[in-house]
Amino acid sequence: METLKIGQLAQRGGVGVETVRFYERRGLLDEPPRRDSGYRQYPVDAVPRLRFIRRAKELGFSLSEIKELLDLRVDERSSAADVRARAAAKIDEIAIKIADLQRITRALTELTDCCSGRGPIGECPILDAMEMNQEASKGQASTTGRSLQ
Amino acid sequence: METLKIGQLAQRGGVGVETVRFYERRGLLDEPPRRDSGYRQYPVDAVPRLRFIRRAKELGFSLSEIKELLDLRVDERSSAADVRARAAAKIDEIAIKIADLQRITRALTELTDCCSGRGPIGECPILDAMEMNQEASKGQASTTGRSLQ
DNA sequence: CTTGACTCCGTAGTATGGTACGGAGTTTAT
DNA sequence: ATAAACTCCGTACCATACTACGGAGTCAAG
Repeated sequence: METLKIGQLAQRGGVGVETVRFYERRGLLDEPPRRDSGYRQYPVDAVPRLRFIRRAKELGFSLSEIKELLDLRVDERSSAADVRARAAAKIDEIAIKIADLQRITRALTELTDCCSGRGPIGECPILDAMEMNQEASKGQASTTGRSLQ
Repeated sequence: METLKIGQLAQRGGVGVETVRFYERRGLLDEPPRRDSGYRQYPVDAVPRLRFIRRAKELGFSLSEIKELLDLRVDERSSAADVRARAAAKIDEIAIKIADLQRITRALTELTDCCSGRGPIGECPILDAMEMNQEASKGQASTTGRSLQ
């Protein structure tokens, strides 16, 4: 079997048929060739693309961010230098995500240690184990931007 | 200054005032004491809690997952063993997130290398650098669960 | 050659996570 | 003591990302 019908693609990608059509409308999946009947005929490498979309979503990327990731390629509209720069920016962003996830893991580990009898008894909340006290507030927080009393 | 008004909390937490009230309704922030006027009076440690919520969201956790993380504590409803088990489950889940983010980073790195002149010219898409070809489809993919032709 | 499962398309509805509005009352700087 | 800026609350609206529906056509197994 060389091509897939939409239901087969959806199943292999772990999403619903409607979701595949939705991703196509949003430009995340290319419009595939059609049979005479109008049925979509997907190449098998649509499967890893679909899986990538699903997983990236679970990792906190929006569909438009995922589209940016998938569109990272050299073509008439983007030079190699441009692609390198955009990829480097994504790499930095992901490094920060990983660091924060590791901080949460550390906090959870401290939490389990403290709840194992070692350490102080009582609340043991995850926030005590994390240091969320740095980071100046970025951007204007209030919706209107007025000053604060 | 010992307590914060809602606008001050919102600004330090990097969110809007309406968002703070929204998180309160959803149980992510405790209802604070009020002045006689009805104004909310937040303790300063509401700030790290709010920042944690914001960042966890950016890391792909839903508000209900974040609530679960924040609720990890020993009290009358959950034993230490229960908390340990739930924390361990979260740690595992996060480890997988980190691994997948690292795979994306590797793919992006390969992409930049390939676009730097070394490596083949042409498409260089991120998917070529990732191996999204494992992972059996989990759960029923089609919305109705019918079989596939 | 029927029949059940699949696909087509457009449109409408849902869940999540906010964001805005409006009219009233409060606070605080001047 | 006035006025700007804040806060109150309920309700309504918004964007994102699906998810469902319905009626018609297609496919493939028996």
